[in-house]
Parts: sequence; structure tokens; C-alpha cells
Amino acid sequence: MATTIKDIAKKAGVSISTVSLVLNRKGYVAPETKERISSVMKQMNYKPLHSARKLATQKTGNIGYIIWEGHFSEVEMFYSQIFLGMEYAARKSDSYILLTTVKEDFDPKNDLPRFLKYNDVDGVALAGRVSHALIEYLDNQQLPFVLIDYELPGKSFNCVKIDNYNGAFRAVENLVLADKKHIAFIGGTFFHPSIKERYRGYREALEKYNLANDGYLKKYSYCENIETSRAIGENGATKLLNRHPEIDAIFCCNDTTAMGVITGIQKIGKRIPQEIAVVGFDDIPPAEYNIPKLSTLRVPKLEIGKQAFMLLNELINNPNMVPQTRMISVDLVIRESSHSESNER
Amino acid sequence: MATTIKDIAKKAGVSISTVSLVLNRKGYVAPETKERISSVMKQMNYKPLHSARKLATQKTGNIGYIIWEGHFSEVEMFYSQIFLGMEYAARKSDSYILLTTVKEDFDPKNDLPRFLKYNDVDGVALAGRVSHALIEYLDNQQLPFVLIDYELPGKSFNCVKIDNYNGAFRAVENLVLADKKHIAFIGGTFFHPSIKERYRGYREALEKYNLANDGYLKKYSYCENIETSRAIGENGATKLLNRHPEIDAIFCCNDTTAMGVITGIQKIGKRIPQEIAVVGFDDIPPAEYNIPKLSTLRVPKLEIGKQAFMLLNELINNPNMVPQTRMISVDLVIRESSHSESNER
DNA sequence: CTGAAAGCGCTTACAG
DNA sequence: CTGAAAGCGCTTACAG
Repeated sequence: MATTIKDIAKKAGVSISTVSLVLNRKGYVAPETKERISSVMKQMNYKPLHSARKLATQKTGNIGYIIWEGHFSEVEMFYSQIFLGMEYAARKSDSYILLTTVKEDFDPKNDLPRFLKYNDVDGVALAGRVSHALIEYLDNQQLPFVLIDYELPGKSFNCVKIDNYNGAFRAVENLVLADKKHIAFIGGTFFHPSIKERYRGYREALEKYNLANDGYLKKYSYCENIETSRAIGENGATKLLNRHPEIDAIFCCNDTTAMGVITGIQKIGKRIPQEIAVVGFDDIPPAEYNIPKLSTLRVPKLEIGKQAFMLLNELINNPNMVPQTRMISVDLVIRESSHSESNER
Repeated sequence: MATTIKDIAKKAGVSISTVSLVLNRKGYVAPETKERISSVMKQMNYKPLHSARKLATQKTGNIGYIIWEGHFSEVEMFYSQIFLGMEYAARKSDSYILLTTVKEDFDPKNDLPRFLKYNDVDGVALAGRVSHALIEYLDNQQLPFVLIDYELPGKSFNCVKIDNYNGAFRAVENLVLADKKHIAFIGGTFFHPSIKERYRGYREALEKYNLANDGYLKKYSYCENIETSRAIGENGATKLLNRHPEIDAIFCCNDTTAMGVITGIQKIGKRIPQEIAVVGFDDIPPAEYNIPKLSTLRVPKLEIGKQAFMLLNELINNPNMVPQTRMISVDLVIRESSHSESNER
């Protein structure tokens, strides 16, 4: 038997109520009693039983983290890093993040994650593209939730977003200022709002410098309407460069695609970045180890997780809160793939 | 207020004890009462409160999944797939898997995961290489645990392992039978037992066919004493092929490395698989989408997670169980990178 | 086959 | 500033 609050009370010569008070840092307890109790707790290595506490407070102390199965299993380390950010934040507040996946053809009747089925969470974070049926379900249940890196047009839910537009804009502007004239875009499905926004940033930066005239966008954009992958990048680069050898820079919808693009360029035999500059988005770990090292926009994944956790907690404690969107900025990280000086030093 | 066991009892006209019995499928309850109670539960959408149940049964219903921070964040989707396998298995038994990371310089005094600190798990799964201090701690605490894809020489802990040796042996034998004469090995640190075993399989397969004479192994092996990465593969392939152009096959310690190897070979301009065959290990998702598609040994990651979960549960229910090792077989998957016919069809 | 009752370990008004 | 007591929602011997 582990030691309980009773043992502590007895040993410290007080009632369990008092022990509970110091445990929860609530009410006033005489400094000396407090001190005594604390030392007894430490000495007996006391650990309050969570389930008892939860039963009494009627809170679960758990937060659900839901992600589409495909996203979790695919190339992207992206959403697991965000999970990690939440987990870090959770450590401080003693709650647990329950990670689970949901099928692409999710049906609330049959596929409900069990922590939802059994009311084992106080709130839920939804990472990335996720079933609208699920969002609706949560909304109806009045269970607090936040969307991460996702949104529904016309709806105002609590969410944490990446500043895709400004990041893309800055990256492309940077290429223009580096005297690149023919800047291509390679990407995956626009179904995901992030990709769409990145494209918008690309387009508007070109417009600002009056580059996006006549067929420019059409000629220099290559998108496949599927989840992003290296393959898209490699295909895209090959096709685009064969058709338009004047291309001197490629802005990619994310790093995974960019790494494929680099492979494609290398096979054709052009030099990066001297002949073609490549910029990605996300700054996933392999970006830094790629050869050449990939220039990209650093998305602060841990910070996003943290913000999601904090927003969700506010929401849990104050269910009538006005919905808000937190937009997290990104940093342009210049590495070898877009910075010709790096080879001349 | 959610509906409780009392509401059910009242509505069904029985005591809460009886409701509890049907809830837990225990003891005998008259079929008709049982039926009545079940239908009331369904009708009222009753969900037993886990924390109350846990308090009464003195079990947490949670299982911890611990992984080194580096492993979780790096390229490998490997351990998160295993996590997913555990999570799938857990769904059936209504328990939760709490995923957390531990720092590389883990110190049990300060860095203890909070589910360990607060006794919130019934057992723990340790994925991959993990701090020995942590293993020792768990052993001392008599907390049930299983090692996944890891072991300590001389110790007999419960563990789930990959059949690295036989997989590697089979892959290399397959290359030999395909008439490859100069088969290289490229890998990362042998600190991880899996890599070491894969190398052993490589060596012994060569020995079987009397290939591993004189300097063969030395000449054709390239290892860097760090975590595996694409970069190792690309470097290794470049160096090895420049020095020994006769190499006609490369067996890689894992897929990540193999993908780097392929890039390296492509840059040199040799054809895969006609001039050089490449085989990886793990079958991570990108292997299938790589260009060319990567031949590899498929490690059934979900199955490993499931076995780990089941083994851990047995252990929890029977703490004095004789420790066992479950060795999970791998499958040789032939794709384009080692199968010249695929290009001739 | 079913019910009354004690108990799991904590929190929280409420007295004093 | 501290204690007695009720209560959180369930399980589990024990009667009957």
C-alpha cells in the first residue's frame, strides 16, 4: 500500500483536511503546520492518488490530441513535434495528453476515440486536417476544443495557426531581391488551408514586384492534388525545368516537397543555389541535414503545441470565452540551398 | 451532470450493485434483469466514470510509453508507428497509452516522467535505446516494464525484439543468389543492438558463401559512429564507390540510410538496380514512394506495438512471470532498387 | 440471483 | 487557522 493522505495527517498530527489544503495551496494554513506537513510528505514520499483527486474534483486532468491516421504515419514529423510541445506544457500543469488517431472516413457513431466515448478528457486538440464530422460532434457536445493548423471557412472556432501567408511572402520577396526572375511554386493539395495560404503569399509577393504578369503563375506553378511528398517535388522539378529552363528559383509548399525538388534538380545537373535557389517551409529536422542544407521557413512547432495547450486550458476554465485565433509567426532561415555566398566563402 | 450508476439503478428498478455486475460482466445476473439494465444503460447513454472505477479497483488503467527525445524528433517514424500499434491494442482493453520523452542525459532524481512520479501507470514500455538509469529505476521500483527493440547484454528483461539477424541474412543471401559479388554495408552506430545484429546477418551470409575473405568486410563496410541518417548513406555511397567501383550491391542498416545511398549513387551516375542493387531495412513509409522504390525488410511495427502491449499486460496481471523475449520476424520486400526485372517489363 | 453497506483516497463547504 | 463530515461514482465481499 502506498502512503495516503491519512498517513500524512496522522504522522503530522493534523486532520486530512489540513493536509489537503497544503497539497492544493489553498486557504490559510499556519506557516509552521504547513512546514511540518510538507516535510512529512517529502519524508514519506507521498504521492496523491490522481484518480481519487479526479473523482472529488470532477475533472479528468486529461487532454485529447487527435490526428488523422495518414498524417501521423506519413513523412511529416510535423504534428508529432506539436504534440511534443503540448506534452512539455502539460508537464507543468500535471495533466496528460492522450494521443490517438482517427480514420480518414471517420464516423462519429462508430469511430469515436474512447476518451471521448468515456468522457475521459476535459478538452481536445485537433491537429491538422481532420474530419468535419468530428469537429461538429465536439461542437454539439460542448466539449472545449482547439484546432491546430486548420480552420473551417466561415466558422469561428478557437485555433492556433501558422502565419503561412507572411512567411511565404517574405521568402519569395527575398528571392526577388536576390535578383531571381523566374520563381516557380511546387506544391500539393490546396485542400489544406496552409498550402493555399503559402501559395497566396507566393503570388502576392510576385505581384508586389509586378512579376506575376500574363502566364507567369500558370507557367511556373506545379501542383498535384494529393498529400505532399518528395515524389511531387521530384516530378514537379523535372517537368518544370524541362519545359522552362529559365527558372532560377523554386519556392516549395513544404520541406518534404523541397527535398524532392532538390533531388530532381540534381538529376538534371543544375547547381543549387547558383543556378536554382530552393526554399522550403516548416523546417523539419532533415532540412538541416539535407545536402545542400535547405533554406526554409522555421515553424516553431513546440511553441504551437504550447499555445494550443494554453488556449485549450483557458477554454476549459472559461467555456464561454470568445473564440480566438492565435497566429504564430515563422522565421526565414537561410541555408545553402538559396544562398549562393555559402559556396564561395 | 452526466448520468451515474445510481440513475441507471433507479430507472431499472435494481440496486447499484447489480448494475455494477452487468457492467463488469461478473457474477450471475438473471438474463432478464441483465437485459433490462443493459437497455437502460444504452438508452440513457451511460458512461461509467473511469476515475471512480480506478479508485475502487486501485488500478490506473494507464500504460506509459517512453522514448528518447532524439529518437522521437529525428527522421524515424519508426517508434511512433510502434506507439500506434500499442494504441490500437489499447483501444480494445480500454486503457490509455501515455507517451512521453526522456532526455538523453536522463537523471531519475529530476527527470522522472510525471506518470512515474505520481504512480499513474500500471506498467511501462520503453521504445528503442533508452537510459540505463531509467531501466534500473523501474527494476528497483518493481514496476512492470517491457523493452522494445532494445536489450541489455547479460540482463534478462521482458522484451519485444526484431529479428534483425535473420532478416539481414536473408537479404544479403538474396543478393548473392542474384549474382552480386561485391556487396557493401553502410550503417550508423553499433551502439544500438539492432544495427549490430544487422551487420552480423550481413557478415554471416557472406561467410556462408565464402565471400567474406581477407579484406572484403573491411573494404566494403562503411559506418559512422552516430545516429543513422540520409547523410551517412550519401557520404558512404560516395566514398565507397569512388574507392571500389566494383561494388554491385549495398545493404544498408536501415531505410533512411538507404535513401541517402540512392541519392549518392544517382549523383555518381550509376544505374539502380542494374549496376548497383540497394536494400534497406525497416520499410518506413517513404521507402515505397522513393524513386526508385526501395527494396527492404518489412518490420511489422504495428504488430510489435501490439505484442509489447500484450506482453506488458500479462506482466501486470502476473508480476512474477518468467521474463521472456518475443522475436518478431521481418519480411523481405523486393521493389525496384534491387530487382532489375522491374525495369525490363 | 440481488441488495445493503463499507470502502477506495481525495476535496470542499461549513463550523468553530 | 483547523477539524468533522459529507460526498465524488464506482467495486466488492457478504448476507440473504
